[in-house]
Amino acid sequence: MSVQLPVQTVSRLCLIYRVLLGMDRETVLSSTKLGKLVNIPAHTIRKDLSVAGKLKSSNAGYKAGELLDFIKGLFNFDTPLRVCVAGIGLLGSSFIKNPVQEGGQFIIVAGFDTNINKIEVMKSDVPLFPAYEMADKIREMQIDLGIIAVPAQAAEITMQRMKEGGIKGILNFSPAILGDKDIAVRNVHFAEELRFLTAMIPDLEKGV
Amino acid sequence: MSVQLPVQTVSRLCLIYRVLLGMDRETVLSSTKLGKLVNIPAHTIRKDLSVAGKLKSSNAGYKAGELLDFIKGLFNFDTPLRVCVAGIGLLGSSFIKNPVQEGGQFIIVAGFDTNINKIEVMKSDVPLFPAYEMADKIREMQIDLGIIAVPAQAAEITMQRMKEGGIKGILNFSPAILGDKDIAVRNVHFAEELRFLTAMIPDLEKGV
DNA sequence: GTATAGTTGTGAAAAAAATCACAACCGAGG
DNA sequence: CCTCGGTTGTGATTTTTTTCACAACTATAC
Repeated sequence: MSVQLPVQTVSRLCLIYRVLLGMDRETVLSSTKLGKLVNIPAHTIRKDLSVAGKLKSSNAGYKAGELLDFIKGLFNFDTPLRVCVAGIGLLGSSFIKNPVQEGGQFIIVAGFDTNINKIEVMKSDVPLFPAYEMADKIREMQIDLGIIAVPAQAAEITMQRMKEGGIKGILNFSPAILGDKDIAVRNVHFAEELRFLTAMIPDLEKGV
Repeated sequence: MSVQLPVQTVSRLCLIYRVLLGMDRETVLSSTKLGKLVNIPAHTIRKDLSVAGKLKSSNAGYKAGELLDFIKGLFNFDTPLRVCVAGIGLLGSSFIKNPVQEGGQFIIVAGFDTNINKIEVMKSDVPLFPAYEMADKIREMQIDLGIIAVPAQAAEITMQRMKEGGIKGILNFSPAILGDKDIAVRNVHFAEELRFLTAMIPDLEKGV
């Protein structure tokens, strides 16, 4: 943690963490085998682990469990985080209905929406609140992360409310592009993923 | 197109494209103003446009419409692409029900699912087919891109079927990690986005 | 015990990307 | 026509990231 890791390295370690989660702890993996699972060259994996300060282990492959624990410790993935969702539309409610498992790392503890009707009608295990209570509830419930799933025009104010409540990070699914110097923000946009994909295809002679 | 642009540049240009889409064509933007909209330093934007081979324009800002057309031409964003969705679950059906607009660049033309019942019951403007017809239909309908929204264990076979049908790119929302040397594949995983976000937050003293 | 096949960890080299710095340009105002 | 504030485009520089190459190590088999 203390040493600031390259962004790409962090991203790759997260990917590795994911495959390790769904794997028997006793499995032994060489950097080559692991590389094939995650589509990363073996030497890149070794380098990443090296700069991340990996413990001096045996020179005969990584045990899945140990590697998992190493990454877990590196990023404090063992302490569960409270997450809230702003915007109870199609996408937002999917997070509430199908909460991410991931070993209990993330716990959805609240939902918000400006539409009071929606809040009252929708049945959910997760408590739902009107949007104007957002900052208070976030502070009160000590929520760490926010998922924004509101329309573009409401994105900015939603972020402000979350910041006001003292949130630490935001995952933004709205079409608006958010950013902030104080907290970590990540924008995800489906159509843009498609577009990026398209742009990366080398010889696409577009039909239709 | 012909010159292979840096990946990051492509990604940034897509982001810029997105904000330009939702903007009056006549608006004039300096690199500084544009930079603020997308959270990218002004000199990076200028450099990106430079390496992308931007036309020699006036030295007094970019006109939104012209810049849009430039990027559009660069990546052939003007020719619409046919897209199919595999897996008609919560996420998959959301793509079918709320098709991405984006200036008609992407047209959802088919959905697939192994569950024949689901196909028959669900009402949709987009034709739905059983999964085993995937390769044939993709070829027949000249589908360019595929969205995978199936469970992890079905992801690999789905990709194979899509490849068999001659698809050019895949956006994978399943928890499996896909990759291929022949076609472009992009993996998107919500929990991992959250995890990455967490890992990037510098001083998160995790509570709970 | 010694060879063997396979593996890691990492300094050094190479490649890629971001940043800087500035000449050249534009348009408006007098 | 000249100046001034603001802007672009890009070569040069710096920083970051990836890739390479190999010494050192492990486990196993004979």
